[in-house]
Formats: sequence, C-alpha cells, structure tokens
Amino acid sequence: MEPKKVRTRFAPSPTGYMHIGNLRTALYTYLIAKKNNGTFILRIEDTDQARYVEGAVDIIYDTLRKTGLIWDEGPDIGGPVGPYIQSQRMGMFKKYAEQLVEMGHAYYCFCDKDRLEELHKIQTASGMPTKYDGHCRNLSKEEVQEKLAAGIPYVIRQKCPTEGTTTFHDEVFGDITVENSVLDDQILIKADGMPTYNFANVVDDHTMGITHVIRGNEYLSSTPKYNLLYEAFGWDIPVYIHVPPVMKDANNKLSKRNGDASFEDLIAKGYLEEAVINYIALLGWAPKGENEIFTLPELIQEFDVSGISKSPAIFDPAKLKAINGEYVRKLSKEDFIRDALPYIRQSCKKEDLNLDLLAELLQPRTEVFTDIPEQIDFIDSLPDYDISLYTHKKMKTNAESSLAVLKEILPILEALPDWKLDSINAAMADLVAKLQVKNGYVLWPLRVAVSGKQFTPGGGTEIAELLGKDETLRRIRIGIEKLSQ
RNA sequence: GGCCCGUUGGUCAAGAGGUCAAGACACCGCCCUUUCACGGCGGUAUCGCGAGUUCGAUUCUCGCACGGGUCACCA
Repeated sequence: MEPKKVRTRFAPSPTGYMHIGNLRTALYTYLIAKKNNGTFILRIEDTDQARYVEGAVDIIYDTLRKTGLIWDEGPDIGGPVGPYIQSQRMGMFKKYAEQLVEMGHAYYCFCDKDRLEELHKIQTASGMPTKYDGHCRNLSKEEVQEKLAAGIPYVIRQKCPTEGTTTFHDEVFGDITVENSVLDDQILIKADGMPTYNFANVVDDHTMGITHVIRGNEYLSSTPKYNLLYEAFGWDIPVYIHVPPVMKDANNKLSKRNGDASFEDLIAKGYLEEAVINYIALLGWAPKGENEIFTLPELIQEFDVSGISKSPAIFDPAKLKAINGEYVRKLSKEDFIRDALPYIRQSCKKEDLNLDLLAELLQPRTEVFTDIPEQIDFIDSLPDYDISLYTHKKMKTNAESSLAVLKEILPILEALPDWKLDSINAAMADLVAKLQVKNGYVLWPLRVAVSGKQFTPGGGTEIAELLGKDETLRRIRIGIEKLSQ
C-alpha cells in the first residue's frame, strides 16, 4: 500500500505569547513533516472568545517566521482544506455530531448544569470517579423528540462503551490500554451548538487530512476517546506522537504564569533565534551522533521520532547560553557587529570607535549579547579602581613594579608616531626586551592603567589602540599618580 | 482519590541482559596566553527502592516510593 503523504499541523490558541513548550511542539511538528517531504499546516484554534487576545495571531506568525518554521498551508496563505481558522469552521460540526447520534455513537443530553453539579458533588464526596452518569444515554427516540420539540436546551455527548478496553499506539509511549469503563461520555456539541475542543479537533484533523498528530502528552488520556470517534466515523486514525513537557524544575512546567521566559523574552535577552531553536530541539530529543549543533535544515535531516524522550526535560539556561555562544562565534564579523552594536552602544557612546577591532575582541568572549555592556563599560570613562589590581602573582607585578613600568611606558608611547596596534605592540616588545622581563610584567600594568579592570576583552595594547593616544596617555598618567601616593 | 505515564551524573541525555555505563552543558585541574574568554587535554559525578527471572541485571517481570498528567457545556 502506498503510504499517504504526511501532513502535520500546529494548532495553537492565540493566547498572546509563544511559550517554549509550544514552540518545541511546533518545531517537532515541522520537522516530522519536512523529514517526510510532507506538508506543515498552521491552524489557529481561536474558539475560546473569552481568551481572545488582540494581536496574538501575529505573535504566532512572527515567531514561526523568525524561527524558519514556515507553514505550507495556513490562514494567511490558504490551502486546499481551509479555512484554517477554527472559528470559521463552525458550521460543519453539528452535522457530524448528528451523524454520530444516528449511528448510535452519541446521544442528546438534556441534563442541566444544576444536576451535573450535584452529581459531581456526590461523586467527589463519595470518592467515586467523576464522570457523567449516563442519565440521558438511553432516552427513547420519542422522549428525545418530545424534549427537542419543547425547546429544552441540550448537548450532544459521545456514547463510550462501558465494558472492555481500548488500546492505542503512540510512537513515543508505545501501546497504551485503558478500561472503557473509565471513559467519560464527553460533550461533543455544547448547548450553544458549538463543538467542544475535543470534537472540533478530531473533525478538523480528519477533514484537513492530518496524518501525524504531534502534541503535548497531557492529551494522552483523552486519546482513547478520540480514537473511538475516528472508529465510529470509519476514519483513519492518525499516527500519534505525544511529547513530554518542558519543565522549569522537577515539579513545575515552564510557563508564562511562573514568570518564565517566552520565545520573545529570550530574543529580547539577546539570544539568537537559531540558537534557541537548536537548544529546544535538544530538550526531550537526542540526536543519534555526538554532534549537538544543528541548523534547521540539518535538524530536518537528523530528526527522528525514535529519539524523543518519554520523560519531562528541565529547561537549562546555562546550556542555552553555551549553545548561543557557539552561534555567536559562528557569526561573520559583519553580522556580529550588526547584532552587537545596540548592546555596545548601551555602555559605550564613544564616537570614533574602532568597531572592527572591538568586534574581534568581543566576539569570542560573548555568549549572549547582554554580556557586552558590562564588558566594555571602561571605554567611555575610566572606572575608579583600587591599586591592588596592579598586583598579580603570576605576572610578578605589584604596585611598586607597576609604577616603575608605567613610567617607562609613558614616554615611549608619547613618542610613538603612528597609533596602530602593531606599532604599540612593537614598542612594548622592545621595552620587554630592554628590561629583560616577561611580557606580563609590562603588559599587566598597562591593561590595568588603561581599563581600571582585572578582566577585559583583549589586552592592554588592544585597549590602547581602541582608546586612542590621548586617552591612553591620560590614563597612564592617572595610574602613575595613583601609584605614587 | 480512580485511571494513564514517567524515574541513568547538578542539567540534557546515549545505551544494551555481560560496556571501564557514551557525549554535551555546568564544575574542577592542566596547557596555550599580557588577564578573562576562545581553543586543546584531563578529572569529579549517574542507573530511585525491594523482590523475582537469570550463570549474570541498570537493561526483563512484579510490587513500592517519588514525580507528572487527566478526570469542564476551556482549549
């Protein structure tokens, strides 16, 4: 039998932000489609008007576009099985539900909310499982007609078998079997005539030809009921791929409510889209080989459902940072400068800044762009430092030796005709040779004097070039003054 | 509480009935080096517990513990 062309769908609710778990689901959904030369579909599930948020759909579009998860069919571009916005598909569901009633797989229920609440209370109090008690399950056709005619509000419920078991297969979790007796006769069509999510989802997935359903494993427990629906209609059951949640810590999911970072937040914090995608791919999925750094096209090659983990994965900011660092280092110098400039300007306003040189110093030392401002906060003005910085055991320097060295350096640099890194380096090398000391004996005091810091991107000579001759000399004089006191 | 699912280092995780139980991040040490970082080399650290099957279980089975999910006219 010719296998059906793979069609997957990402079906988010427009809630106003894209959280990491959701984005990962979108990624896996995309990868499974592309891996199989299939179609990746975007469907917006906006039927909960109460939760509707202005602009939320745009956030979904933006995020998917920025991360490269480009959909082949969707609300904005259409496709053969539209509409792709659930609220525009409302007309079709009731007729499917009525068909189910006729076939004996669903029934009208006239129970009002008070009765249901009462039932729930009793069941909870007596420790019984809370489920619909089947009150309207066996109404005769006449009774139903009568109530319908009388205009009594009703819902349509799924008629689940009460005996036996239902088994379904999941690509991640394997075969799962449940007792039919625990299945609730869930509502398919609400009193307002609209479908519940559970029903709409099944009908939408089928009518859109979805072959692989990728979703969070919180849906694992409702899957048997979905399958009963597919079977009742005689539809093909999709391949299920349930993915475990992304956690903040051992006990809590990553969520906006806990104040955890959304995709947008991470980008705002200076992370690169590619790095975020690469990292979240690794959260709950392991590649076959030892490499962990993959671009999106490489992920398509590498991804395999068998590598998806069954257990939850804790989001580790340290690892994300490390991976981001890899991507920052891979950037071309031009791209690095473009992305880093706003962060550079946060703490360095100097006009005639040698961006080229600064970028070379900064790029290997930057894991996240937000590291940058603090690294270069000494450029605009010399920090007020303590002379203890001049003491470095390994360099064999102290305040006294540094003072002597700075006094040697000052006239040499004052006399230096062209202020270029090479000539500064050469001048310092000459001094080192003349004094017959180690490089650091001369260069450590220089760095401290020009930066006022212990750790800087690049060494004293690079900083000297960056600062320019006048400022460098000024700072060396300040150093001499500090050390002379 | 019923049902379902899960449990390999601090984190992500590979793994197979017999392995010195991969790799990455983090951490530590060394090298490189004018500091830090980058890069290179090395190190510490893991199979939840108890039975059973077996010559041998981390791997298979069953209990237990712990954690998660689900039990809406929400999605």
